[in-house]
Amino acid sequence: MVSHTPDNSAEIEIPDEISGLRMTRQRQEVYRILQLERNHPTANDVFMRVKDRLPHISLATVYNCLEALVQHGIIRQVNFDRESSRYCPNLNEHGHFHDAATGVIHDVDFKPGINLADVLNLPPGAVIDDIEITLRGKLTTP
Amino acid sequence: MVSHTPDNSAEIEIPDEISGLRMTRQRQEVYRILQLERNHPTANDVFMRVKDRLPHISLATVYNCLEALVQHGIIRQVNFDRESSRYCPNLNEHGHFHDAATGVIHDVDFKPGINLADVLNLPPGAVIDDIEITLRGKLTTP
DNA sequence: ATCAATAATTAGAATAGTTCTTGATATTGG
DNA sequence: CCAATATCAAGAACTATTCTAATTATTGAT
Repeated sequence: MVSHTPDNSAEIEIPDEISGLRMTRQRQEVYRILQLERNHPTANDVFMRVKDRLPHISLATVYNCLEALVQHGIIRQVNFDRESSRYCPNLNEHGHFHDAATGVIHDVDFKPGINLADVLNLPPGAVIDDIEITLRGKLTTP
Repeated sequence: MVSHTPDNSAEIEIPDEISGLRMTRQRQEVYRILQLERNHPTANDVFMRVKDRLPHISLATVYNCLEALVQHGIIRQVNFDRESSRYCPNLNEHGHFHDAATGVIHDVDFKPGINLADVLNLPPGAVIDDIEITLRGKLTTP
């Protein structure tokens, strides 16, 4: 059924402004790709995908848009080692599991009621602004 | 007192081989810097420091040595965002706290008896090979 | 609506960290 | 001692990203 419905996913509505950021056409399209493409694309992935709708967009603009979106807390930038940055519209605090076999990156949520200070020996007086958890491993499907 | 004692810290003994890796002169010196310089230096930091004892060493060799040491599990490579890689001789499983004010990176140990699966909703069948935890924040000294 | 001021976009050049290439040098095992 | 192998050095090459400068779009005031 689902596979027979025409792809109107492109018709996601994006407002003219999100948390103080003017959503220009380019920013809208970049953001929309991220909403559709949930597999943590790189700037270049987004670039190639967004060209379908904005053939004249430049890679620099994609970088600019992504940075603006990150800056305004609309998306998150995710780094694995020194690979290309990836981008993610999931704003819930979460980590990432990197499946070595497939390269697929899965979001990993925290269990409710977990406090980092319960788990880690933080330096005294440390105030945490940002947490980044990356797991690497294999997904054994038993 | 300490400041008056001559710096014989350079006399750390490093064996000819560590976990199957032949410890050449260059690798020894690179490794020794990491043991002394516990502040997570970059390849370039190591390069500048190691030149005191090996004036002819090249940056490429420092990279080669660091890679060999990482590959053999003798040191760890640590990445923050897309900054230069940093290197760390602490092999205990640990995370890093990045003090935004000073730029200093502190090792953060896990509290004993903590199981990641208790804290995170891992994808079913996930087998973890490697964990990376990076915290960013400020160190308020009360 | 018009126009100036500001912001965004584009294309390509520049940058920085790292890796690669090639030839020289050192080390090991036979 | 010699051949095979590993390591090192110097600089070129590579890649992701940022910067620059010129163009285009948008906004707000008149």
